[in-house]
Amino acid sequence: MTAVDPPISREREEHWQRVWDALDPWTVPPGRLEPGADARYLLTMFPYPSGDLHMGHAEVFAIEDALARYWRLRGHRVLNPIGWDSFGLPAENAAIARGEHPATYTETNIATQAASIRRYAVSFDFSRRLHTHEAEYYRWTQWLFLQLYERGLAYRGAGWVNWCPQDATVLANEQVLAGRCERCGSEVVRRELTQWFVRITDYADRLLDDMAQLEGRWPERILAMQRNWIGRSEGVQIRFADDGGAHPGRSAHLEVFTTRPETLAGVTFLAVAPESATAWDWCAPGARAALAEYREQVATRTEIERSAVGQTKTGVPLGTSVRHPLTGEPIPVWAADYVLAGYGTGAVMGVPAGDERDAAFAAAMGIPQAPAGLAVLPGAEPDWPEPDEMVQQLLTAGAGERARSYRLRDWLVSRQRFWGAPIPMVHCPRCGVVPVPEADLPVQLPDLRGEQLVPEGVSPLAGAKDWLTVSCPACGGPAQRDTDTMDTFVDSSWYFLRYLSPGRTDVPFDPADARDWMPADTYVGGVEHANLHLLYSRFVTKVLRDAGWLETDEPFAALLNQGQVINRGAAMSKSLGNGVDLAEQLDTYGVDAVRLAIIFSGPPADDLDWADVHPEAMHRFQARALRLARDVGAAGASGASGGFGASAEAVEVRRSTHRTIAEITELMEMRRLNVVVARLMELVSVGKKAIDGGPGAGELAVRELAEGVAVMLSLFAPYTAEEMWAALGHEPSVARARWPEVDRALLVAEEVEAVVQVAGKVRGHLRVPADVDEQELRRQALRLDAVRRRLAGAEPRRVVVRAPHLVNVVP
RNA sequence: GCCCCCAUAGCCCAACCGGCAGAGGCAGCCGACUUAAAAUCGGUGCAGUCUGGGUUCGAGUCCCAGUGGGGGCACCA
Repeated sequence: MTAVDPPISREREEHWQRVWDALDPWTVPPGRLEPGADARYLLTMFPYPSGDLHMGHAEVFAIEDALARYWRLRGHRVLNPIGWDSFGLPAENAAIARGEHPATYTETNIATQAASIRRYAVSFDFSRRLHTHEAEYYRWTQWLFLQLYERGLAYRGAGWVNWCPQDATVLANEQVLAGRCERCGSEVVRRELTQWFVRITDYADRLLDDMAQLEGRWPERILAMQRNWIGRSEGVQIRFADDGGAHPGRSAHLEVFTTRPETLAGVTFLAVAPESATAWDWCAPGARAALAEYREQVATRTEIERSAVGQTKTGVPLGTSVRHPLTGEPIPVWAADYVLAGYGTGAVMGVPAGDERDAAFAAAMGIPQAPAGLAVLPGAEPDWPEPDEMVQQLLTAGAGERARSYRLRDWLVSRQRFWGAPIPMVHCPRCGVVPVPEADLPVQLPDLRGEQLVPEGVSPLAGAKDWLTVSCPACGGPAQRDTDTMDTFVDSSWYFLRYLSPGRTDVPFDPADARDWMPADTYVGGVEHANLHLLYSRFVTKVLRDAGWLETDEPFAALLNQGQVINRGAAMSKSLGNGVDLAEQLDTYGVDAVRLAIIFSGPPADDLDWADVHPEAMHRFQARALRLARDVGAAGASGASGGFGASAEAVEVRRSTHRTIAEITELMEMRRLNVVVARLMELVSVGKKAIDGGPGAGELAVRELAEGVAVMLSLFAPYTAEEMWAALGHEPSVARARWPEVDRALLVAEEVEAVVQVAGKVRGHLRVPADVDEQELRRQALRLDAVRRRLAGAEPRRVVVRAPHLVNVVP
């Protein structure tokens, strides 16, 4: 164990934390923005309070803090708030295991994380912090639910839902990954339940089309993921008329959705989802027993089994038929479990000649592969008509119209667990479902703990008898509260708005505050929420806009996804034993070394393998930077009297400084943080050489360099930067300094090196004035021996001149 | 099956609008300091850019095809 002391000791870190606490440079007081303020809203995905901060947090916070500090130094008014996404299952499960209230676990962890964030020196505005588990917050989450309800966007629906047996609750589609619960990995089963849904599908087109605004400002892959998730397809809805006699209760038509209307001539059967009401309606009395049995058989299969591609197709005939809309031919109707109840109309036209799945089903059921008269060659598609022609025919025949279908489903928001915001609804035997009046919010959670929280298929809230019983807001009679709580993704779908108006008890947020700050300029966070939090937040923003609360369509103008932190090629996990503990790293190397190493290891969006992160290497850099500042500080500001030295060396130092400032500014705008650190390393080396063998530490140009380093380094290594700033004789804090100005005159070199190529290959170099004209450069290039030798007296066919950098002679 | 992203030195990564392939770091090697080692300091090499075509005076960069890797969606009609 050769623990090396970090350049910044624990004691010095604590010293600076006290200084920052006292100076409070990061708080933006609530209320109107001062006129003329150039506002920037930097948002970071708020943490879930599980234990202490981990490596993932270390990365996001290092990235987001660099941006926050950069913007502040550039003179922006920066809102950079922090809070906790503090409802959720881990706290509830811990509470059951320990016989406690979930708030105990939650609040302990929040305190731990807040202390770690302070040590990690993230420049958050803590004055606006929020916690989604507190009644003063979830009151407004409930308000949001009522807004959705009033606008007809929240509804109670019966249907087959995803149920996680491990977590004992239903899940939204977005929370099911390959048939498993995204949280615990259990295999999800289907249950038929009545639940609260939110009509996100009403916004499918806007969610899709508004992505045009995000193009180029959000990572392309997130946009692609959302596009896939929404899954819009353009097609036609076709009506097939009933072919039988009178069927009581059955509609006269069976509708299907297809993206390939041109294949209509190849239809040999229609198939409907077995569990749908349509299947029952279209089932002949004699086939009902078979359908009922088939339905039971289907219900026993898990999601994973059912959704597997390429399995043997099953189904039962329903004993009824429809007529082909153009030919009038009879077509039998089947129930088949490869047809999904929730997509399109829950019914498809079976075209074995045009669709592999239909072909497999037809083969399994002994249905003809093609109608009589349709020529089908093996291995080739029939000669279908033009899709548009077919659509015209259908429109003319009144048998169909253009339609869109979506993969996106409504958002299931009920959860049968305790640690969430209660759904603010009352069930009255006389009035039915009645919303809790806004004035009665919040509907507070009852005080349950320990075993009272053990899930038994219904929410633990159902066991809180006193809490449960309430008088109906409409008729005053005895009624019961809704016992479910909301999906925690509802909590996080609007928290970025609450930050804007902290402490307000009359509104969730002030629309005037939202005008000041929304949309967030940059949102920093992980990719894992692409189809969850990010989609829900976009949706809620649009709803609140429609309701008059917001003026923006989109909540996050730009999105910066940091990569995952992995170790030796694999995700850090207990079972692999490759976890790296953040607190240990901080103790061993110091905060700045860890932050620098993380930033330096690669582009923010790339996955970060801890095997490639070298905090110890940053010590050398930090030590050099500190020495630079101390040498300059000790030498005093001799230049204060005489200005910058006129020596060529001093001018070169200034050129380096200003070139670097210009370059780093540009790199910061492009979020190329890793390259910024590399440039700072170079500049420190220039400074060191200037002190050791150049104009010396007393030269004002060297001081200028050292001060520039201190300010720019503060984005990544705030402690080291403060030490430098102090050594240079400044009052704290460097956080209050200004971003260094670039002297453009110093960017223009007097002389540059021009490359001379012959046939595209470098054959010589020339030192020329930076403003050399093309003719002169061409003349000099052609005089070079290396060029004349290769031309061998012949006239060049062509000479390309790009003054002052390049000449290419083509023989 | 459909869609998106990526590929530069042993490793992590640079290379502005197409213009000398190399800034920074890790590891390696050599040297200084040391009784010795660690730490520290100084120095140093290494690839022609995944493959094959194309455009161009000139391609890591643009275009086409492919390979490899990562990711999303998927019995979605």
